[in-house]
Amino acid sequence: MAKEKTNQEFVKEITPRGVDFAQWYTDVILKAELVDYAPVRGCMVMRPYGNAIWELIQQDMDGRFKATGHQNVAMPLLIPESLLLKEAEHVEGFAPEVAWVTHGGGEKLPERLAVRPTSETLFCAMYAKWVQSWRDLPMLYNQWCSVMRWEKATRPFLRTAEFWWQEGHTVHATEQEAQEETLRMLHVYKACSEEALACPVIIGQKTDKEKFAGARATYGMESMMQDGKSLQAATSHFFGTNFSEPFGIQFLDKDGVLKYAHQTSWGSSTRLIGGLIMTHSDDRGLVLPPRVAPIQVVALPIAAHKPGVLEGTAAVAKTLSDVGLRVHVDDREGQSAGWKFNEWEMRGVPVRLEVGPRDLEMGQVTVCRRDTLEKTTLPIEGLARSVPALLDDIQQAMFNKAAALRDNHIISAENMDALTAGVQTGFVRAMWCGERACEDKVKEIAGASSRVMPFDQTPVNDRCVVCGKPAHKVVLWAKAY
RNA sequence: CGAGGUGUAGCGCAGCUUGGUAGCGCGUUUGGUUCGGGACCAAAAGGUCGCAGGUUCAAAUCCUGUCACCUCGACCA
Repeated sequence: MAKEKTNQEFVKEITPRGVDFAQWYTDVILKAELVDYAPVRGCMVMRPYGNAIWELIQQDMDGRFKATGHQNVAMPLLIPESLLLKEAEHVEGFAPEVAWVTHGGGEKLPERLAVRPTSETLFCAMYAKWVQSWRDLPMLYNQWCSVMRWEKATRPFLRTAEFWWQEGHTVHATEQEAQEETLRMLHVYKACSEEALACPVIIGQKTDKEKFAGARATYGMESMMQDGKSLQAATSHFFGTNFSEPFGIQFLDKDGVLKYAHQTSWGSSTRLIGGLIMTHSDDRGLVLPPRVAPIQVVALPIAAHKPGVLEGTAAVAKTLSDVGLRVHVDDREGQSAGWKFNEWEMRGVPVRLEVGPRDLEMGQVTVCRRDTLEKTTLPIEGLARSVPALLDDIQQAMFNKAAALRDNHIISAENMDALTAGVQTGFVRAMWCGERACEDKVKEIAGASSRVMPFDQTPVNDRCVVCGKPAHKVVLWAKAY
């Protein structure tokens, strides 16, 4: 009886997704010890497990940046106010949420310093010095850092006052090159999201309303969450000469003419982890795709006091770590096997191996995969091949499941009623005439925003879903985080 | 920033209406028995009741203010 009560209590520890998605999300993050709240308002602390996920995402993405010719730099945290003011639209967009440093060394500063909300202006100030000739171009830099935006309402990973991200900033000789770079990096984000995070995305161009402050064009990547809301997972911006003109980034071209450079910037943040959680996780807690799981395999000795069990578990673990897997042996004595099963499920470890006396006798291990919770056995002989294969299978299955989720949450709409109904549960494809007024109307009536104009522009019909005038743009609408 | 809610031990909560010197469960520590889906027994440690004022002989409890967090909206990655 006592045991049953304890089980019921356990089940209540994580709020079921269907009951209260927001509370479930917070529960999962705190229970899995990804982050904790910080003493500073709106800020989060990344704990070792959460930070390890971020490191794996960074590794994957940074490899892709390097492979496309980018180099990392480190810019200062602070931006002089005068610098931030140089591009009018940019200032207007960010000024309301900038934190200012006004004092240093006990004295009031002659000029306020902004804690960077993004570093376009810093990069531009430096590019103005560094770019002289067409031979200097392209200049392809990126930095991993944190930025601060004084947000009013915050949620771990999705929106915090300070967040960790990467921001790429590039300079090119021609408009075409810069446009190509903008799209190239959008596709790098898509590949990283789909291949490493197993999160399928829809990419496309943002409408002017949703465009980055100071950009000529913004492209975005949207991901569907289990509650039917969309998450903007990364953005890539084409600036043209919008920044190079006020900042004086000019170069002497091959034809001897002094020209303004064309620029891009692109960013993705720890918000990706929020998307990862809301895409894959379930009522038992986190579900991590193997590629970004800090622990890919947890090995549990069962009845560890019996002779040979600990040794057998260690041998299995070594076999797997020898082939490059991230393995953890949980040989803590205080907790029962059942307790550990639940613990590691809550933390989303993709594969659990149970090594008990019965298993060892039969030359096998018991295997439980986190995504389906299926329990089977595998012969110890050959684990070095069978477990990596299982991890690959889990990675693929998680992507397929998420893709099915996305496909089940996307409809086409020809009128406002259908659109309004559709955005309650997911994406809606609908035609748009291009007028800002119609976009605002969708927000007002349906409570949804335009996410992207997807690259797949297969038309729904030829009339704007709002005003009925001729329309040729397909827009993906959704409620968004 | 608008509307609602919550702050009492590491975590989850009771106590507040009707003031009287703080309790329960889990966890933690120690010892023993257990060990294949959140084990059991025994002993122990742990709290200026979010913070600041006020009323009172006396405040977790009543009054005023303030801060933080959560949910739903408006704004943003």
